[in-house]
Order: sequence, then C-alpha cells, then structure tokens
Amino acid sequence: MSRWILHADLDQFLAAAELLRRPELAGRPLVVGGDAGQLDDPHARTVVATASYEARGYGVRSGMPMRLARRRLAETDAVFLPSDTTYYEQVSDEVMRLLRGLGEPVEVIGWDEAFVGTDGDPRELAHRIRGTVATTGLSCAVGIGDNTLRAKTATGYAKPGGIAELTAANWFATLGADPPEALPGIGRATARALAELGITTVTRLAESRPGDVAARLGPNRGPYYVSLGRGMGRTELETGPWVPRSRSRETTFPTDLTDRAALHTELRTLAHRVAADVAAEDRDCVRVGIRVRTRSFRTTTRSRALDPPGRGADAIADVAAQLLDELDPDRPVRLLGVRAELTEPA
DNA sequence: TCTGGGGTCCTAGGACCC
DNA sequence: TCTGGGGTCCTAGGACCC
Repeated sequence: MSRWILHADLDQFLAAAELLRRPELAGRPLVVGGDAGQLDDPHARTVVATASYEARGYGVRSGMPMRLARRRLAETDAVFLPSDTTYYEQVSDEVMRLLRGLGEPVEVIGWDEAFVGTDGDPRELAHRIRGTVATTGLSCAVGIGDNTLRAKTATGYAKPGGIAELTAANWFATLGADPPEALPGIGRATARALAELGITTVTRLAESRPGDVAARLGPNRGPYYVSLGRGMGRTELETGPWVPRSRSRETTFPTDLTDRAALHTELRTLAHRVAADVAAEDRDCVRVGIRVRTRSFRTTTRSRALDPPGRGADAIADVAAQLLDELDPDRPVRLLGVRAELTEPA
C-alpha cells in the first residue's frame, strides 16, 4: 500500500513516438491511424488513433473517421501516418522499464499510462518521472492522488506535460459540479442512465444511495459508480506483468462482404492469426468466439468452448467456421473478428 | 461521427443440478 | 407432477478503456 499514487500519461503518444524517428515533422499537424496498406485508400474505413496537438487545433480527435480528419486538415501541411504497433510497443516498453527503475512500485495500465506509488514526496517523484520520461525524447503529464482514481482523474487537469493533484481535500471542490462522465469508468450510456435517476453531477452521485443505483445499473456496478463519485480507488498497485486473458483479431473490410466463401476465407485468415498469437503466449485456447458486424452496424457475437483446449490453428478455425455457419448472416458483412480465450498461464 | 482494433469486466437469462 | 429455492455454468450482449 502506498501513501501516494501517481499517474503518468504520455502526451499524444503515437504522434510523439513518430516524431522521435521523424523529427523533421515537428510543428506540422500529425495524424496516426489505419494500416499501412490503407493509408492511400480514400475509401478506407479507418479512424484516427492519435492526433498531435497541432492537428487537434483543427478539431481532429481520436476515434474520428480518417476521411473527416483529412477534410479538416485539407488546407494544411498535415502528415498522415499508419499505426505501427510493433514500434509503439518498443517505445512503450522502454519508458516502462525506466519507470520501474525509479525504485517505486509501478503498475502499467496501457501503452502510454502507468501508476507509480510512493510513501515519499509525491511532487518530487512527479518531477523525477517527467525527467526520466524526457530522457527518451517524450513528455508526460502526471496526476498525483491519494488513490488510483484520484491520480488518474488528476492527470486530466495536468495535460499536456504538467502536474496536478487531487485528494479527498479538493475532490468535490474541483469536480463535484461536473457531470458523472468526468469520471473514468463512466461513459455516455451510464451517464444517461444516471441522469434518468436525477444524478447529473459527481456530488449527486456521491450522495446517492448505492441501493438505488444498483436497482438500475446492477448489484455490483451501481455501488461501484457511487464509490467513483466519492473519489474512492485503490492504494495497492498490481506490479506484476500483464497477463492477457484473451487474444483477438478483427477486420473491417473496405467494402462489405456478402459472399459466403469469401467470408469463410477471411475468417480462416483471422483464426490463423489468432492461433499464432495464442501459440506465442505458450498457452491454450479454451473458448473460441466470432464477431460479425453487418452494414447496419449491428454487431453479433457467438462463442463455443474448444474441446479439448488447444492451440492448433485448424482446430480454432474449425470452431470459428462452425459458429459462422450457424450464425449465417443474411446481410452484407462489414466486420469479422475471431477471439480466443486463454487458459491460465503455466 | 457512416462510425478501427485490441482488450477488460459486468449482467442477465436459461440450463442443469441438488 | 399446476411445481420451491439455490448455486453454478454457459452464453450473448453491453459498456468502457486506450
């Protein structure tokens, strides 16, 4: 247990990582997203993964359709780069290695985010984290909190590249009047459900009766949301390596597929990629799932135990094919995905 | 906003068993 | 079989995060 929790969040990570190896692009709007093969396809159905701060100045945001981003940046000297996940993982690994070298407990929670705990001076550590990250050529914002939730929420006030602090002492003064969506873990759907209960601010959420929220949002989630409103979080960090529980691959096709044989070909390709990922983990698959999204954006999933568990590509592909046959989509398919649930690691 | 890809966790209903 | 209550597993879907 740590007296203080710090949350470090790398600034515009994918764009910043690209600038590390292409410093000549500094200052120009930069947008990262899509695969290398789709970059020049004007019809590709991709979205923005990360926009640099310059690009954000033109209203470009993560998750925005790439075609819209191109339109917004049409009159600029913007640069568009495909996602290079292998490279980002390398850069991320190096940053996390340096953070672990600080001598404090570290919990990695994503490519560009980590919690660091300390019983010492949190301001001093925050500056040390920023200095350490700076040695890689990247920068980060740091949130200081008395638990994980307050630290992560604080980072929102620190971006980009600053330091902010949220504790029990200033929690409600800082965001009590904000909508519940200001809290990590509460999205649009939950916010709407809370609004129907008359809960429109963090303070009102904190003052709600857990049972009332549970009746609407579930026996565990309800009380959990109330605890979020109160600013409660963990003070214990999970410092072990991240162990994936599943591996999946999915593809959105440039144009919808209707041909059954073509769907099966794509499904097998995905299943073999998943099988390779499973084998790379040196674990077995216990359950195979597929995901089908049709033209109307309606998404359906099916899954079945793999009996016996294993990692054979054909065994995984055969179950996926069975599930697709049983689902038998009668509408044009825009996305196909295959997922493997994994055994516990050895 | 014609809406990616890779993950995690929770919920709820039905099956099944005692 | 005019029929209870509960636990657990399986499955589909929803919500959220980066």
